[in-house]
Amino acid sequence: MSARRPYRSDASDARWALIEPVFAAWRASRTGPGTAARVHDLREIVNAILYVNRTGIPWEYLPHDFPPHKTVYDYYAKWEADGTTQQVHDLLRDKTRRAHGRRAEPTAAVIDAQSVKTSANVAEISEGIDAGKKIKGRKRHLITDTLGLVLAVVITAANVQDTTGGKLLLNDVAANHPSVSKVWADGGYQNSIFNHGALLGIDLEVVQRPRAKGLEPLPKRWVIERTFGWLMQHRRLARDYEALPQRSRAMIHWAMANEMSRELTGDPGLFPAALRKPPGPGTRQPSSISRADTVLSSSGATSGMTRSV
DNA sequence: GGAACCAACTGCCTTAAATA
DNA sequence: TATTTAAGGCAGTTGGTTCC
Repeated sequence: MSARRPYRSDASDARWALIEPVFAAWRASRTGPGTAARVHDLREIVNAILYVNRTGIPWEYLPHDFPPHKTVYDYYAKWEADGTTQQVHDLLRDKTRRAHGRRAEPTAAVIDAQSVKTSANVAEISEGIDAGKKIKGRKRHLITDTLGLVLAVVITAANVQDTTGGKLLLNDVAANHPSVSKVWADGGYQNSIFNHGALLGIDLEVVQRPRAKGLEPLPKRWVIERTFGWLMQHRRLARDYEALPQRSRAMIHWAMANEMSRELTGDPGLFPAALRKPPGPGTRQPSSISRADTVLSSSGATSGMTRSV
């Protein structure tokens, strides 16, 4: 650990110990003849990425006691491109599942999408307008396990239909999580995705809204709405500032890795005490999903968070 | 209303230093 | 000498703001 005063976003010793082997292996794979000595500790690079991810600051505004923002961004891009970020995320997801008495590989999942506004620096070719929400930006297509942990992410322009993004997600899940045979979705998905799922051996089921009046989480699907809530608590994800969609995806992986590592080490984070417990009165939840943005069983619910239903 | 300017992010290029 | 890392500079893009 560095001599600087710690930030709230820093990885504790216990959290760093969880992911350090991945970075040690990454470093080992790049040492050899002609390798120059590294100046910066990789843990400090990780801490800087977590700081940006959690606080939402521009790279250029990174505090001076971190490595230079150019260098941090260089690692951020490098780790995204070579799959290191995903490797860290997947490792922590497996550990979190096991810690909750699950097998590493899930058998059921939940699918949904969320539209977010983009920043000025995002090229028009990678953004669009969500016709339903009248939002110019990007859409995050997510598929999670039944704990709300992310299995796959696809980033598209906001004008891409949920069904189109959903098919890409199913392809990803079929390739990387072949044990998944059941996926719950909302009524917004078109028939073609159900046929696509059937071809991949995945049974898609629409979760019906209960008849009860008032605010009530939808069965099965509240877990993915809670995941969107966790993501929105990371300020870098409250709006999409990344020029490249794959960098946007990496930010989601870092946000989830941050929370999962906290969960595994008992460091207070956004995860509720009981991951499987649906949100209800008295349940501590991120503000972003405790408002009317939550999936509602009542009709006519609006969404300031522009969740896509 | 339109031009000029500014802010933010990222990619690309370059240079210097370190190492086997 | 070749390779890798660190880091600086600059250009491109987009949206916002200011000024005329």
